[in-house]
Amino acid sequence: MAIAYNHRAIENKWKKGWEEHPINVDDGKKPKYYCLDMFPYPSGNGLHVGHWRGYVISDAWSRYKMMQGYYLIHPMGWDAFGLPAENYAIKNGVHPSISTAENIKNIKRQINEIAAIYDWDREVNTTDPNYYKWTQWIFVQMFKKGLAYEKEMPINWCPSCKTGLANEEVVDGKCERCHSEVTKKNLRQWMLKITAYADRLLEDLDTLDWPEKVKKMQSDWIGRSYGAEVDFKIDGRDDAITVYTTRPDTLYGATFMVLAPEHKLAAGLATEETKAAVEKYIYDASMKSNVDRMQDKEKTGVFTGSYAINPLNGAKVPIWLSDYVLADYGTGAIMCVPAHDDRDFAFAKKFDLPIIQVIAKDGKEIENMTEAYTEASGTMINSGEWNGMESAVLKKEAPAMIEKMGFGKKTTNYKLRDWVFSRQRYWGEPIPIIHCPDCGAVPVPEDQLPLLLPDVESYQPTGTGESPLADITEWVNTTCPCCGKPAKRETNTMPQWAGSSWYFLRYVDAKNDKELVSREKADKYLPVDMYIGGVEHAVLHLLYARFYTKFLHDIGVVDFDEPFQKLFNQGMVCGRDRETGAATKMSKSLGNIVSPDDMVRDYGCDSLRLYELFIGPPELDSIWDDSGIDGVYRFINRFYNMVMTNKDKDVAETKELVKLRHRMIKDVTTRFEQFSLNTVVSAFMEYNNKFVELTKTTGVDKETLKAAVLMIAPFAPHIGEELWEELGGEYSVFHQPWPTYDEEMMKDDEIEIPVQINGKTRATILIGVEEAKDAILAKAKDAVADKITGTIVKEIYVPGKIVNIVQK
RNA sequence: GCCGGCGUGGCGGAACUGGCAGACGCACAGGACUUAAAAUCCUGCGGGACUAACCUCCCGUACCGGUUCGAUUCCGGUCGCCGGCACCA
Repeated sequence: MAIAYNHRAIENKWKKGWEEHPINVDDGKKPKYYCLDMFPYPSGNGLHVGHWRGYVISDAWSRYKMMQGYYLIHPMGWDAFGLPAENYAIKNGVHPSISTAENIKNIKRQINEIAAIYDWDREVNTTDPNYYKWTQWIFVQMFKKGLAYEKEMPINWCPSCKTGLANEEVVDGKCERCHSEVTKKNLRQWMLKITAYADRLLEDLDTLDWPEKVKKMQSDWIGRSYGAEVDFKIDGRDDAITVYTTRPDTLYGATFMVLAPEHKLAAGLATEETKAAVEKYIYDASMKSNVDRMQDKEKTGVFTGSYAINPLNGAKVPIWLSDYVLADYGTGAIMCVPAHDDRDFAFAKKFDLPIIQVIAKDGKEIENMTEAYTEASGTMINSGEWNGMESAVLKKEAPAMIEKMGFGKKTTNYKLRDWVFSRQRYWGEPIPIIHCPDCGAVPVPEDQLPLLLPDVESYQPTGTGESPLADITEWVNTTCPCCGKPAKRETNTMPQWAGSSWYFLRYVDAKNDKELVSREKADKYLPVDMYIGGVEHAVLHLLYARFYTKFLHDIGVVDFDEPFQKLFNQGMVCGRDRETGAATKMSKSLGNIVSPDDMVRDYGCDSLRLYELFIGPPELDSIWDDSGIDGVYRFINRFYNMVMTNKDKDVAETKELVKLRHRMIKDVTTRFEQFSLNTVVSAFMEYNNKFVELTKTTGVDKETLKAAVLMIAPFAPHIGEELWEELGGEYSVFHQPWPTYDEEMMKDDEIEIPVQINGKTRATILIGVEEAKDAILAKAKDAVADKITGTIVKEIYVPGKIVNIVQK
């Protein structure tokens, strides 16, 4: 007889119950556990089932931690500055703060449907002046420490968004947001000296419990390499060109040199005869877009007409210009060893330059070289006094030797560049700087923060390199805080990353109007223990947040310098392309967005939560399929009925039931700890099937029912709380300790093991756990007697696992 | 091009440390209940051979090969897909 499960009634009951009697309370005694979700951008589209997934994972984990006795920091907030709100304003003339507030309201309603235990007292919003006051404050501190500086330079420019971009925001030469091709534009920019933290950002990765993939992406992005700078004198002149190389061991093999077209000496190296060609090459390179420059693998170049002297052997080498050399990496100039570098080889082949081998592969020179030999392994040849040395050894020692010889030095280089921090858009934090003709750039005094973002008539980006703020003369014109003379405000704004680089700190002291965060609360509640979000932020947000945290540590705001101890990247939930059926990102334009709202109405929050987890391994992408939710809905019904049918039966505990209970606890707990949440749900279903079978005969005892209810509670909180009450448990189920298991209690007296012949299972036998090997083998042979046709060569018994008889 | 990850039924996916491949679920098919439908419950469900049926046997974890008593799992090679980086000297 089925007892009706009414998800709506149960869920409403407990939503109200938890509101009236909050379950996550700081009693000052419990240790803290900080579980953080990457905060959402309050988009007008609301949440789809993909957003839910991450929030369900973090909530289940949080509730589990609560049952282990922790006080939870589990906050939520809004990353609300940014382009969509601004674009919406341009289109509809609605102030971004109004549309943002509306979106937040809607998404907050949707998030509440998840029944996650967010602490809304901690809510933050990056566009709230009380919040961005501190975003600006951090900038001022960086300015004071020389980490925020102005520079005019060619930067990545998105012609569609009409703003400058950070390197991290350029993907395949395109704008990360709108996918327009990025061009170069010479602009005065505010930069953050993230490179000053390159070593720490790289080395501290080792201390983090993060997916290896993300750590690798960050370390590749930072791209540290060791090598040497070597000075090559220009033939017939007094000055020299400094090159950077990671392979100083191959210095004798340098047969030419290449400078980036933007190198400051480039034009001056041209002779009478080459002048026209050199100038044309430099001009053409400046007109090439990043994309062209990256995609044209075919080498181009021009000979300057000048020569440099190899400091080691005095050889005269021609100096060329080519755009495969990057102006802003190393020194913008390289020595070329075509025998041992792929690019140099291609260049030498194309322009018919000499190739000299200096490393003997397998003891001899390579005949008719068709590609460069790039490994640093082999013996040095054609290398004067270095002949006979091992390349690998020399590679390490050469920088110091060169330094001693006085024509270069040991250096380290990074791919990481400083962070282009200013944006020429409206909807962001104004950069709190005043430009004074006498005093230069002066920060807005801290007691005048926040520097409010003024209202504008037109949000339209100007495209001139100035933000729309530049048109508000009464705002721009001010006085210098230093000397009191007329001065102008900085009109650029900060990138969206500014507010998200430190929000996790603010949550623990969200209403503090004196400090960014009180040191007392920071020490008590920080850092973040578990951070859950998508992998798309691997080198953007996560790198910036680490940089900010290290800086705030250095100025004494917090006492730790890594913000996120453990990181979990949940996979994306994809929709299907309506035509091809292929998995694609859910997007409005494709019309394949699945909204959680209808699902919650029809199946209930608990069912959707379980289904979000059951759909696949949490770290992998999955494809949403509506019909699958029926399975978990049926399971919840059966589980509910099973518990309700057994609860008053007073079924006596048997050895078998105890065994089953302990096994269930072990299965669920170990899978949960491994974050294998899809198989946790499978385990619930599997054990429930067993319980349903037992219900038809002997029934299930109360302890076992309790254990099952306790464990399901973090995943399906409403039904967990409801059934806990039905079982006579004290409020709340989340204040109960997580059930424990004992290996001793789950041991069998007899077990079934397979008997194989030549590795193929032919029978199974029942053996006693204490039974002797000989007896087992005899039993096994007996069981497969009719299949033993040859001579037995070997008998293998793996205790408690398997018997394998090898014949013939 | 370089660096990662992956490849298992019609589908999503399981398989702990090398030990009965396909748990759990979806879809599908058959049956029970019902005037009927829905819901629910029961049964079957990788491919093939043999069979009236059971039994039994063979093949099967992208492909080829190796190690092993035994390989989805380890090793070498090939193909395919996904992700990251992409002239960083």
